[in-house]
Amino acid sequence: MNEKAATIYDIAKLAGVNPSTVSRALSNPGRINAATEAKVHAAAKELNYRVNPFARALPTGKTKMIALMVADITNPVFFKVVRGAEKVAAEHGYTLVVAESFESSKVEADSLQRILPTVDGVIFGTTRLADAEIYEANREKPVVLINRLVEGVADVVPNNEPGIAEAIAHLAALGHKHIGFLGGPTASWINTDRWNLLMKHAVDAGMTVVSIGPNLPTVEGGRDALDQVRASGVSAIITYNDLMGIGLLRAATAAGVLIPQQLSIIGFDNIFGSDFTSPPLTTIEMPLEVIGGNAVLALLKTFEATDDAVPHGSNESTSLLVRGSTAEAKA
Amino acid sequence: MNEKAATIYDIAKLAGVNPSTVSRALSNPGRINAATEAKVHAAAKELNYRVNPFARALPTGKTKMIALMVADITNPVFFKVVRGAEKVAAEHGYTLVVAESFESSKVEADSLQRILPTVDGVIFGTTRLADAEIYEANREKPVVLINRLVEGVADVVPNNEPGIAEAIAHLAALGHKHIGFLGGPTASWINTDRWNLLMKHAVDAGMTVVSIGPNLPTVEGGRDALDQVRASGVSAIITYNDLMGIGLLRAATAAGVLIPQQLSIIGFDNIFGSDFTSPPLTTIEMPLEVIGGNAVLALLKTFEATDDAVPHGSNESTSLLVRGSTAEAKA
DNA sequence: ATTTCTTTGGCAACCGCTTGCCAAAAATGC
DNA sequence: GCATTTTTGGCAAGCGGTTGCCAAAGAAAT
Repeated sequence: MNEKAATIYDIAKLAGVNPSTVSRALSNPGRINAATEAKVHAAAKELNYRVNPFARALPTGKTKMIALMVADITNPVFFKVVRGAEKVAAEHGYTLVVAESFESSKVEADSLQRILPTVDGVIFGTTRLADAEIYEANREKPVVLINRLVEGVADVVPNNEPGIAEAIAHLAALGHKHIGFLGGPTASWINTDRWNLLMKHAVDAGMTVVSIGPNLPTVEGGRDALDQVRASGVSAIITYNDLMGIGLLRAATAAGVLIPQQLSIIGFDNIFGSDFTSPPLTTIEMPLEVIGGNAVLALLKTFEATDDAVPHGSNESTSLLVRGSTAEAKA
Repeated sequence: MNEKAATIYDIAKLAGVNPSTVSRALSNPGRINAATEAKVHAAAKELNYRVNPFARALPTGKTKMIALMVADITNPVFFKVVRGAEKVAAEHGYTLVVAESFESSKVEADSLQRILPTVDGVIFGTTRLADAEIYEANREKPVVLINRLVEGVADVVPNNEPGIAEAIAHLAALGHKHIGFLGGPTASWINTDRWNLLMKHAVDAGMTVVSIGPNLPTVEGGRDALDQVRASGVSAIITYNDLMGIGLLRAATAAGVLIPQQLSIIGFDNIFGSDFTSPPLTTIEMPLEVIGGNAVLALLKTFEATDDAVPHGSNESTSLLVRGSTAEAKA
């Protein structure tokens, strides 16, 4: 291994021009004579030349890399985001670096410090960082937040409303009158958003709605909520996310509660595996991949922005995906 | 944003020493006087200094970055690998860059070209590349292969045997006499390994065993195999991976075949969601996270290796995870 | 044909850090 | 107390690009 790579000096020699000409031919098309440019390109091809990104990054300060921080890469909610981001980044010639914070703000802060100097900007998929820390990072390199709002920092947040409206309409059509929301992390902006929207639409539809929890946004959190859900007397429940929905569904089935005959369940996100359950989970689908891609797009936009305007809320729409965990309310 | 970062020159000025002294104090502890070193560190801290990895990478050629290529990042098999790799990489001060090939060798080759110059080495999680291409890449930068063998290239491959032995013993204990293996990609080394091992142990246990497929290593691939599986007359089947196992299980249930009463199913990998099914899938667990971590370790080892010896087969062990999809063979 | 404007490509400085080489200073030996 | 060895830190040359500046050459204008 380790064949030393060709440099622009090698090309220059081969093509019989100055290294600066090579540089321009390669990274500034049109700046020099077309014939010379072609000659340089030919030499570059012959030498199998590839720019050294670091050498380029030094004077320009641009690394063509973007960081994406997530709390837990094994959380199925994130990997679609990662994929969307990776795809768009690659399309634009950027390399995506994903860092995992393992749900720890300490680890996250450390990773951030390590990675920040190497990238042109960072996307926080889910962050445990305080507003101040995010704000601080944003002073150094452009930042885009997913599902979170911090003053003066760009963000992309999906529009939960269409999906929730559909879900309520679906439930109303099935005759449900009293429903519940199984909440996730109270500090989460999106949890609050979902709950507020749910309340509004449920009330508009003439239903009563109660908030249950909050519980951990995991399968366990959903499982542990079963007793509360049963106690509440609701005939249908919308969970903060699919993980909780799945946990609740499985716990209910194990306890002999028939799903969906005795209890309708709607999750959120349409994660991988949410259709593996029996019955498959009805869920409000989030365009996770699009969100990831749009976060990259938002970041790219800030790169070329001359002013300090930050892009906000790309409003990706959500929609209801009806599967098997919802049915008519029992009389 | 964009506060210009402090450089070693700033530190040098503040500490009243030469930049080279700063450099040594920071990256070559012990090389200079302890008192001076402390002074430099203090100045660095005061200026909130962070090395510019690119500037460092230029003269040294070391970037402290590792690439991990996977075919499909949303495949649950991979993200545990990614996590394991990320974790170990971070522990050793390395940054992990994950690139997705979207199952295309063209995309993969392009990504590789783009990323290769920026990293110290690359791990191929799953690769569509030909042996020759891998060998070529390995000449340029150290390469570690997961679940694949290429002459002269380092690899980490798990030991499928313990898990398979357990699975066969389990099935034998349940009275199964005639079992099947639902195969995945025939070109895959691990598919062949699993099948060979399965054959050996089944025969040793006095069973007959047939290979069914090969099918796509997906939920759909498993689903589509139902007819073949039923036609084969086996009472138990081991699938190439969990995805296929899940697809088969769901298709069977939908077709009125009782699982596990009429057909026992064992998957491979223990992916996220493999316990969401009814019944939850019995599976042969792969230490995916460990494998990812070991791949990084293997790579780090080649970094410091003076000779050209390449580490091989770390032999992470597998084991059977009995859940609900296996039962006594029907009489 | 002369002047002016473009185009083209070379020169050299610089990006921030590392490191071989060397000399001054300090430590050690006799 | 002097010679020798070891420590310590400065100098300067890169690493591989980019880019402002400038001069030569060609094109356009008068």
